[in-house]
Amino acid sequence: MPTPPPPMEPHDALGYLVKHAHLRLTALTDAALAPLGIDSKDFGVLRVLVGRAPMSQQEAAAKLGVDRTTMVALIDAFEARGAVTRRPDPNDRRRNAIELTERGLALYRKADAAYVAAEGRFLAPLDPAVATQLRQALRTVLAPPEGRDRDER
Amino acid sequence: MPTPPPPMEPHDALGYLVKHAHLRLTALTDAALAPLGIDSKDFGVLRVLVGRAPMSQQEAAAKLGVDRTTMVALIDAFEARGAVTRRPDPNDRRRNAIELTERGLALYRKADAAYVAAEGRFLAPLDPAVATQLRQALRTVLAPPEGRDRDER
DNA sequence: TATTGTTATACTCTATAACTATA
DNA sequence: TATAGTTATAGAGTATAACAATA
Repeated sequence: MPTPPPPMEPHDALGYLVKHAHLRLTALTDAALAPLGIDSKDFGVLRVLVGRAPMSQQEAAAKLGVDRTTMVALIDAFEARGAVTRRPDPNDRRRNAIELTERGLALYRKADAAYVAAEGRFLAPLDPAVATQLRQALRTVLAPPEGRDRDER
Repeated sequence: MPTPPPPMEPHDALGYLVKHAHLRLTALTDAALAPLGIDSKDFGVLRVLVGRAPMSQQEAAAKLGVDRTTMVALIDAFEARGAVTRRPDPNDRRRNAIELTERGLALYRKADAAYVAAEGRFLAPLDPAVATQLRQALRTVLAPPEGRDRDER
């Protein structure tokens, strides 16, 4: 007669831990960014654009891992508030060259401060060294397998 | 004149790391469980029920962090394949007492093996000690704040 | 009056398909 | 013929609202 398995706490599953870490962190950063009129997804867009030469919407979408059709509305919102400019790329007029404005850069700076503070609250229960290890472990797990091409998906 | 910020890799953001860790892990575990006819969300249900006394759908839903209306379809599927029984709780006939069958337990055992193997592939790039630290760090971050009630949300 | 399970509905998010303009 | 951006549509997933049975 096989021994019945002991009760498994759902919280033991790595999937549960990672999922709820994501939910918690998103809730924290969304709340921190809300006063600026953006959420954590929008912040990702700013992050991709800041300090870089103008790029096409599709390039930005690839860096974010979203579809190009999803990118349209994201840029729409930033363009409407004067944080991003869209203009046809002179070298290939099918493309939009999107670029952060001064206003967009100022928004990024405020957003970054709010985002970093929210990250800090999320990581507060951990020793700083452990927090660093956590970040590094996630980077390692997500890094492209060694010995193969580094192509983006 | 303020120094322009350097380009930020989106991959530096903790939110990016956690989100994509979740996506990667879910893809791995879903693929590993697919031959059994379940996905990682279904596996969570099995995990909650295994080795425990019969509980109401609402209790199970609370443990999983999903709505009670979402629970209905999850249990429907398991009941249809004879993995879970639903019967009115004699003490409170508003409730369904849901319980794993022998068949459900056998399914859980196979699913657990597949799930653990998928977790292992996810964590493969890490030293075993680092993998343990990662799990522990996530537990710590998600643990209820000390000195307060441990109520579920 | 409140609670459990259920159903129907709505909402969010994102991708797919189709169109346009360029190449 | 292929590609970038756009729009409309559809799908997955999950929550909210309303209802029946029970407490």
